[in-house]
Amino acid sequence: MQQLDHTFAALADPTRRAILARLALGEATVGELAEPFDVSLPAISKHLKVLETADLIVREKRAQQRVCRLKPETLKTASDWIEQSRRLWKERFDRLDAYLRELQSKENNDGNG
Amino acid sequence: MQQLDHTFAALADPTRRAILARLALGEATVGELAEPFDVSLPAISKHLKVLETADLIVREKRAQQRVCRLKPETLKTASDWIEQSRRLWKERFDRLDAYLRELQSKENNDGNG
DNA sequence: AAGTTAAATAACTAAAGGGTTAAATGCAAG
DNA sequence: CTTGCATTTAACCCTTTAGTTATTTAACTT
Repeated sequence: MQQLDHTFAALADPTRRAILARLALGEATVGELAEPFDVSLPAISKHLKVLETADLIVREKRAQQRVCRLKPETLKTASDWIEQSRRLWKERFDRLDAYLRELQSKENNDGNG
Repeated sequence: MQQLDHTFAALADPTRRAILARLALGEATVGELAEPFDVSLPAISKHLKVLETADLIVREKRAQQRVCRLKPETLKTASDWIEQSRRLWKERFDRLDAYLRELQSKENNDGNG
């Protein structure tokens, strides 16, 4: 899924994750988002474009400002992908575990002691 | 967290996600992992190094092969980061919702009808 | 209309990422 | 001890990315 490429790539940058963490607390303008960072405003603008392309945020005009908001659905898609892998792994692990226990109990009944 | 940089960057590539999905079903050698893909073996080897650096897999020597295994704990760290953002957003949204409902009911009691 | 503020775009640079082929390593087996 | 197999490393190419400064766009303010 190409959507996931964009989502995870966007999440791979610490500045962008910090922006998302800030937006999780509520909407903010570009200027407000840029304030804590020691980079130029165009740099932040680029990060926001990456986040927007990844569908992680939306930007809305309000007077001469742009207000940014989180899009949690896309975060969910990413999280779901990860959880799916973890689930498969867990299932496989549980099966292996059950199999090993079965072997063990058979050995105990085969007069191995 | 720099760990998350590596984790999400590793997850941003479709080939690497496919490798992880394969490994979620059980361990595999480099050759087995490479087989479904239309790229050279060194390319796969690089992808595996990225996954290993990100702590998403471990590689273990077995005769002249390298067996790869998923490390689900790291997947969990990534998933947790995402879920934390979603949780904050949801809480904030619920608060906002409650506030709007309260406003609404006050209006109704102020002889607005 | 002119000025001011908020943000985006342009043009550029340096570093990183993903791919390639060719050569090197590590181990097993004849 | 040499041949073969599985994998990694080296050296390279090309594209993308993250940052910069300078310029432009858009909308409010006077």
